[in-house]
Amino acid sequence: MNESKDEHAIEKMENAKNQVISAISETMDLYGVTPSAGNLYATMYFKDQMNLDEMREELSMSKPSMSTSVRKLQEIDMVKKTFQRGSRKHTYVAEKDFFHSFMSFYCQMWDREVKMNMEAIKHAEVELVEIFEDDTVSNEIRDEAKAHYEMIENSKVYYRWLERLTASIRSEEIFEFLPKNPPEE
Amino acid sequence: MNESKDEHAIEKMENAKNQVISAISETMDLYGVTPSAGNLYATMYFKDQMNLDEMREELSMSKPSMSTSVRKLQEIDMVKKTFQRGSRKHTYVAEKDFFHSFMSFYCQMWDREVKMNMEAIKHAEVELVEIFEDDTVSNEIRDEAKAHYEMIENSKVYYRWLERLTASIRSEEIFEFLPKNPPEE
DNA sequence: AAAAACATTAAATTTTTTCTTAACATAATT
DNA sequence: AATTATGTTAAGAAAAAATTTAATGTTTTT
Repeated sequence: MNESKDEHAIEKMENAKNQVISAISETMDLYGVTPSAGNLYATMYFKDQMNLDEMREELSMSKPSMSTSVRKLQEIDMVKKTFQRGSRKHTYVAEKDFFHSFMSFYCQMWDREVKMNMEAIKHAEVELVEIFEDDTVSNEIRDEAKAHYEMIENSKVYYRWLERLTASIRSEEIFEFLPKNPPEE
Repeated sequence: MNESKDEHAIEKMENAKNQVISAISETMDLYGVTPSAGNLYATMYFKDQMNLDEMREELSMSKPSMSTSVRKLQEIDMVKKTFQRGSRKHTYVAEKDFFHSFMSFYCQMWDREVKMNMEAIKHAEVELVEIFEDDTVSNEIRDEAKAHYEMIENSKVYYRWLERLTASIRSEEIFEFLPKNPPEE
């Protein structure tokens, strides 16, 4: 057959893939991963599965690097280990559904944000109340404590909202409001 | 008056503030800022305004550090410059409405993600179509090109959704679906 | 217009992070 | 059970990022 045509087509296809790989890779900083982990994910996106040696080969990096990158990607649910019988190498697949990645990444992060801040606010509020309810403390200090109390109390509105946002993403309720495929005009 | 009581109250208030400052600071990595910028924001959150020298003093860091941190925070709209007449020092205020910070940060980021990836996909698709519509190319290669085309074409569903999510946050439409204050049970 | 007050840029240093090589641990095959 | 293939941890090297000091630029005041 026409091998030279094929070679040309392969090169062109590589080029096309590389454009997408670069774009994914460059925007993966949003997900808090290193450029090399971003690059690895984007590379895996075009394969059905890869093992550590193939990754090392493809990105020309060391195996421990691949091992740590792939672990990081597993933590944010963007890569899954697949049990592949026959070979004793571990194989991994990239999550190809971006909705899934979006959900698991942001839910995880926002949960942490809510939990951490709500906890701190709860403790701080106890102390602030004690100050502004204490008659022996000067009015100036008491007013300041009161002002701080009100500010952090008010911020709870945001954290509670973020909590509900997370829940509606997890339950996929959000797609009722904002469907994956928008209705026709 | 009772100064010793006041001293104690001040210390207690500092302690309360510090808990909240630490929590904000620790979760600010989500916003892609360095720990010191996170710390600066959290500190400013409890003040109505600060100038560079006050920041330097408070965090015991150099002025150029404060200058770069504050610039980074301005970029993501979490700090605003205020024109303060009388003093020739520039003064800055922290955005205290977390909804506002959420909106401007994520909209900015998601816009970038959508734009970058949609652009790359558009270009890649042109090349992939050329391959799989070319009869002189072997079926194996053409099928692969077709498969890749379909995968990236399908990912556009996600990017368009993300675009609509961003728009509904900007327009505040999202609060119709998910009110800031939830309705009573 | 000169001097002073401030902010920013540049260069150099320190710290942190990432990456690699080498050693180790684990599990599978013979 | 010994050997081999594979993955991970540890330690050291390289690269990147953050921070500081020093220099420069810019604006305001006198």
